[in-house]
Amino acid sequence: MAKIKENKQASTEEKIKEAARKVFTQKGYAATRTRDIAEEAGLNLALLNYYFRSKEKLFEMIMKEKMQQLFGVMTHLLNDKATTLDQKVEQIVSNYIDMLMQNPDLPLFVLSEIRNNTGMFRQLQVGKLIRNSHFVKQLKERQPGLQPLHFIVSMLGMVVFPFVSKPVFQSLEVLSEDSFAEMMKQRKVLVPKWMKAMLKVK
Amino acid sequence: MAKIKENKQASTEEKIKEAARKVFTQKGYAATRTRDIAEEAGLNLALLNYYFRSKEKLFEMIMKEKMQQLFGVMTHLLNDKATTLDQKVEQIVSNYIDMLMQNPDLPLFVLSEIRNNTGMFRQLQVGKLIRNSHFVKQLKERQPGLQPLHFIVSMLGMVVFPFVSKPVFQSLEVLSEDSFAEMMKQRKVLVPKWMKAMLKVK
DNA sequence: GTCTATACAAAGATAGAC
DNA sequence: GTCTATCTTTGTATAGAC
Repeated sequence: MAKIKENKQASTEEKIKEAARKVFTQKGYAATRTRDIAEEAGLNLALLNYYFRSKEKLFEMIMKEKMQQLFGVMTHLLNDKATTLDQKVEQIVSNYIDMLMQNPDLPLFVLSEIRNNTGMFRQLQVGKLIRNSHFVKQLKERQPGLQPLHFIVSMLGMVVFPFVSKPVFQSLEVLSEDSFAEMMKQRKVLVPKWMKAMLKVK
Repeated sequence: MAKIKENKQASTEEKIKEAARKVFTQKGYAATRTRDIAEEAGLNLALLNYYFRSKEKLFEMIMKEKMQQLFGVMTHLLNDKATTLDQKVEQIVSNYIDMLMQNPDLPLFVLSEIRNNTGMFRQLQVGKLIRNSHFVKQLKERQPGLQPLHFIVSMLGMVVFPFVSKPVFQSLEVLSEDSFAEMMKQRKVLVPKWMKAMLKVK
């Protein structure tokens, strides 16, 4: 599915979007100035309002993209009838870590922005999708005593929390950039093993 | 250590600080307007600058308080020579959950603000404190093959991530306020068990 | 110490030339 | 489509009366 027009240099519109992605995810909506975005794009401030009506409209567009990115990783895996529970966990963990290594600011960005604007998620039907998923069904079979949400939150926490807390551990000087990458690589193997062990508890 | 003056109504200075705590932790520095704080305190805007020199100074004061609160929970427990590793985990998990139930916005607040201002943590000597702790020593003895940081990040993730991701799960309509409280109560018991099981893996 | 009114600065949006 | 210059709004800080 290649683009029809594939210019060497991105279009102005795309330059703005790319700059907006970077600045918004790094600093958050409120701390971002439209001037930052224009500068990052190497363009004039007026062009932002020419292509997108306002800061808010531009933000909403980026936000939708980012939420899609964050949930898209797992939604189709959840309903794969062909895989076992353990295989699903392996795939979700591995895919998430790969994606987040490419987008380390993504989780904190989405989590912070949702705080002030809870309505933003309503449109996505992810909630129903999770509740009715094959994954949740398999979970209930394996461990009837455990609330599926406990397991899901734990699994995602194992994967996402390192990215969210990275700045803290780095400034505490207990973690370098390299050792973080190494750690996340190890987690691809460790987390699924841990989750298996957890399901046997009690 | 009771205060000498304990007036029925808080002093103006304390009213401002209390309002600032609330608004800053809910919305973050950039999204907070000094007018919000004044209004929340039921006071005039000019008083903020009378008692604290600027928005930034007021923020720094609150931020120091909040970081103290976040780390204070565990620092003394880490070096308790009288407790076993398992007991330390139980205590840290339990204390953290209790404290965070009272301050649910705290983690996301600190994590977001640190992102833009990494230097803020340098002053705290928490890094060294962790590395040299009795807790880490016990961890290394129990499971020489496992990086202590893996364990610490996992443990904190199990406890903190639910608070950070709560707004998401709530807007996905898979979690109510009541069931969240119930879930965290269960986690006081579950997380230590899980951590024990994880230490046996591999 | 507390308030009202206002100055000043920063940031978003737009007009109009090219 | 892109730019410079400018208007407008919003938010922080201060002056000065009480």
